[in-house]
Amino acid sequence: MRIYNTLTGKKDEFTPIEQGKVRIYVCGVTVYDYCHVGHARSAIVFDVIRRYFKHKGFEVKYIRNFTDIDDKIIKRANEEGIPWHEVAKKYTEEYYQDMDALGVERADVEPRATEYINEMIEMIQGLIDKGYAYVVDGNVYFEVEKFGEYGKLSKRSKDEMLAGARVEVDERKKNPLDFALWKASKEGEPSWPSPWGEGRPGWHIECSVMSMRLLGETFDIHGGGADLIFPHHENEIAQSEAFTGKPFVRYWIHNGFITVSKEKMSKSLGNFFTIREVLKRFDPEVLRVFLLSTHYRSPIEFSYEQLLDAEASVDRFYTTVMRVEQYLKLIKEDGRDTDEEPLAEALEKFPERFEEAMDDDFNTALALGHIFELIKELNRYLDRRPQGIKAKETIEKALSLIKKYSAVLNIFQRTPSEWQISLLRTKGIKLTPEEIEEKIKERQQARARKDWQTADSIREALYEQGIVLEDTRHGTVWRVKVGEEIPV
RNA sequence: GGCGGCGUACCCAAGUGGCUAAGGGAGAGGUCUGCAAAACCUUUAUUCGCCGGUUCGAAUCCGGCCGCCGCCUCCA
Repeated sequence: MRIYNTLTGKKDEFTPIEQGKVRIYVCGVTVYDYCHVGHARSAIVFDVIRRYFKHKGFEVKYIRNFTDIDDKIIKRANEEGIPWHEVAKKYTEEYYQDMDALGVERADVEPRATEYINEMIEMIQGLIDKGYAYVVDGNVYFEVEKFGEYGKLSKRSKDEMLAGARVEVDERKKNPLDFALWKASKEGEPSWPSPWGEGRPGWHIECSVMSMRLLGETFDIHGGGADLIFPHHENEIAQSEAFTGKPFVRYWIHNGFITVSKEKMSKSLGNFFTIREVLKRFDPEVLRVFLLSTHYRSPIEFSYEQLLDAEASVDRFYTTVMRVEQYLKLIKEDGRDTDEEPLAEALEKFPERFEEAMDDDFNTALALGHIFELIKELNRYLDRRPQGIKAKETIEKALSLIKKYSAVLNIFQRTPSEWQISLLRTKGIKLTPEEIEEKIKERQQARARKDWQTADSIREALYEQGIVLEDTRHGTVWRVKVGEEIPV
């Protein structure tokens, strides 16, 4: 496996610290508001990375934290007039609701910053003792000048950063680049006792403490959004390596941004779409496929048009499954065997191709392409109306193989009817499956007496409401029209 | 200003030295169908922002230019 490592700036062959095991820490969210699509991307990307390691037989220990104390949470609490921990609790629950919907699995351990205050204080004290940190008025700062390798992750020198001159001015710091390990609290702010007075931890220290406590002083993979490279992850490296004297993390993985009109989706620009807002109009699987259709390090331009394309491609899968289900009902096991050569060959090559794609820095877009190639091959085979026990087995094998590998991406795991029922909801179609079936029966009777006019008008009426009928050899099936907005 | 990235068909997107430049969406024609739909077939980039160079050979490497974006401040 080759993984692009931000630290080395290239794809590195992955070798775990301990054979067969991989330890991963991913920066989660600060729970002060609803998550947007950018958060969804990060969560889904690392969810897939974790699933793929498991698929490869690794024993995975996966940690994702919650930042549940910070300035933004305090601000939010003041705005809403509720205690800060209520804010954290509320948005943690909302986070789970969104992530569960998106099929993002819970991490093995999900530590919260406030559960590790004592450990953070210990580490900060350690840094002071070792001469890497200093106290000013109840604040503790990390002294960047003391850590020679500062800048090795974000590839910049201390001088360049100072030349940037956009660093905040804080008189108390010895150097503008120094960052807070501990912040003295103001009157009325949440605080914890410490050797330096009442206060709260700085942001960066929590990830160092929790990751090292849970995974060891050196672990395999640390991930997060590309915007965390500097200063967050740079600072984590500085304080962690200064403290232990050992390398902190072997592989740094960062995902790219979601953009809207080419600009980064962000809270401050106000150009964000929340996950739940998107899920009102699209099935979660559509969002997942959309996000996995682009390599995780590339930017993705977000738009409803693109989601409609993704929706059509997901529909292509479930339509094929529906077709297979219909077909298998009537296949003759004792019929003469049909040559299954092209499909059998595709089935043979598929696992290897899929893994080759994923082994190359988790190329989900290519892996997804291979899945669709196999779907095409399966459809081709069905077009030839194969018969016989062998044909049946080949078809079943194709489907189970697609499902098995799609599970790594956690897509394509439902039944066609589950997908259709979900579409009824996201498209705002008022009809129930029962009502549609009723119409189909009615139309069947008209068709039986060759009353094409009546049959066609029923079909058109349903089409107007977003339902497409398909007359197959094995009966009539319905689907929700996808890929375009339903005119309301 | 410093550092980093991107520019592949109508849209999205994979491909980073050499088989026919994946795959999805959209369009056109065809097969199938009572008609449709789905599926399949054909078709839509002799060409990969532009200009040079290296090479037997480049979308892929090097140089320059143009355009876009990100980080340098909280940020997935």
